Amino acid sequence: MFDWNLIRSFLAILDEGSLAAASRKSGISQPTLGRHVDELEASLGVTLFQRGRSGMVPAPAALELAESARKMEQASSAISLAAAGASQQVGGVVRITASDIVATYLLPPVIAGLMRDLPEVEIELAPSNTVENLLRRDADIAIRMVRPAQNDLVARQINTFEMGIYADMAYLQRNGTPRDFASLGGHALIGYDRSDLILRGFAEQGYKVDRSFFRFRCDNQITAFEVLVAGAGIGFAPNALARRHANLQRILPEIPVGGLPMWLTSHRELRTSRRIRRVSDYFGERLAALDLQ
Amino acid sequence: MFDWNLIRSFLAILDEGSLAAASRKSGISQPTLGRHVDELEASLGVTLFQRGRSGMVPAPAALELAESARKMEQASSAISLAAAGASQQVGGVVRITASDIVATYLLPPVIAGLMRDLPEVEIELAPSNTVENLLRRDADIAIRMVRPAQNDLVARQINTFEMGIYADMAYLQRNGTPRDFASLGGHALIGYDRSDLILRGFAEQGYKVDRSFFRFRCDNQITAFEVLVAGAGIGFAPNALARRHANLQRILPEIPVGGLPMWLTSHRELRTSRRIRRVSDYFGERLAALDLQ
DNA sequence: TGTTATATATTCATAATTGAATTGAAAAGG
DNA sequence: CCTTTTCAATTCAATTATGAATATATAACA
Repeated sequence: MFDWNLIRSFLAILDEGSLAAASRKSGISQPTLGRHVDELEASLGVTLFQRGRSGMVPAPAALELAESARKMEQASSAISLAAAGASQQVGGVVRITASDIVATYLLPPVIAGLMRDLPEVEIELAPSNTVENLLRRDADIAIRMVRPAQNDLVARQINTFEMGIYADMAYLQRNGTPRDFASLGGHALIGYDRSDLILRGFAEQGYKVDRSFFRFRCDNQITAFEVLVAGAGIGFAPNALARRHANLQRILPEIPVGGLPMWLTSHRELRTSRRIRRVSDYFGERLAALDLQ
Repeated sequence: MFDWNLIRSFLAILDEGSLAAASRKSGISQPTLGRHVDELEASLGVTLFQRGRSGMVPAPAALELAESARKMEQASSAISLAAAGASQQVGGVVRITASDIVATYLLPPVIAGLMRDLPEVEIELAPSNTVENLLRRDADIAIRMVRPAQNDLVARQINTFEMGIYADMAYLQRNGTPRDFASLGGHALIGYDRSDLILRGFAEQGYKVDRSFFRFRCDNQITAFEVLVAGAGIGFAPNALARRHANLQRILPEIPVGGLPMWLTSHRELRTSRRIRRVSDYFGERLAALDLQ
């Protein structure tokens, strides 16, 4: 019988393609990962990887084993989830993920209140625009702009971000204020690169535009917002945020940009955990009370 | 994330009901198993067992986790199987299980030949009358008297044990030789205790008898046979075995005791393994050639 | 009410595992 | 063609996990 932990290393290497990359991701050192593969190969009597100049190339046997290995990983996640659900301790860690905009501009006061009101819990906040996998327990609670499609997740919409089109006043004085949608074309438009958050909003309102609509594109939404604040051009921002900056002026308020829903999501199993329930309820309450018009 | 190996200890303790019993079965020491439970409980934030005066009583949470834990174990077995099947090495271990009668009286010369003809392989022989689980890879090859019912197993009947009724000559001189089935009643009959191997044979031939039919019952079939050889009474034995003892005399040859099929079984996945294939073929060939009439 | 057997917990010396630092080797970039 | 980067492999000191032996507690039984 082989050491079950070796399977985790095996999967990390398989997914990342090299010991070095797997090491960075898994937190296990590269020499150890290398030894793990050696040991697993010896235990199973099979060659798993071809050690190449550019990483670890999976051998056929590795691909055959991968399926069962992933089943092991899934079962392990299920254990984690069930255990977390069964735990009635109030003290402990709760891991939250949220888009970086929400995490940076909206959550801090909520977290400050939570640190005061629930002194037993520890909070891990993972600002991230890639949707973390709640099924794999990458996080306990997610605050997202999209309704989660996965099964076994419970989600409720707690608020709606109303968005608007904004620009720095000085920019508008220099370049003029657009009067309609068509006249936006000649302006320095600020948007996201890979995220289709804004594009989707437009599409819902009947305006067909693509990525190249924006002259400045950035995947970090915080940076994009700060670029807008700095007066680089015309951009899209939640009204609640834009309101905080006196130099930002709303333009074309008659063009509906669409609101973004705010979903509070967690795994069904975790609803039985007192700790996670408390934190989840706290966030739900405080975020619902925010004025995001 | 918790240490996956702890799950194996958890399952062993859950199945055995105590650290001591789990230690005996798993080969991990009792202190280590105790520490494993402590560590798993700490990692998961859940109480798994109530440490009692009479063993480890599973807490509710333990039963909730058990299901996923078993899925992990199954996936681990699947990895083992797939790896063994993918291995093309001829050298290595092959684990064989057989009923103790077969293991003791029939296999030794076959194994002697195999040790000579395939010097690269190591053999583990597990004489056992409980059917080992080939799906869990408790053994690679099984030689059994019953056709395996489980799916994913490949089996072929390689021979048939013809059975007869025997007694020591001196016993027959003292007590007389039975002339028909009915007159067996007054004799010291030797049979098995929990195994219904003989009873089933009788039932197939239309004779309805139960356990109490035998005055001496023993679960070790080798011991039972040696008791028969020692002249304790009348018993049932494979002809091929009885023939070796000059003092044993066959009686009532007209009563059909029925033959026992001999099945050579292995997991489907393992048929792609060169090593196991070779050993399996070797056994098949040599055992089929035996005269068991 | 001792005695025995069978549990889990503790102690401590030993064995196994780990990662920081380093080496070596090959590909990518200028 | 040289430099830089990016791999995997190796070395070694420090940590961590392990089991033999032992202690401790409790149920079963005479």
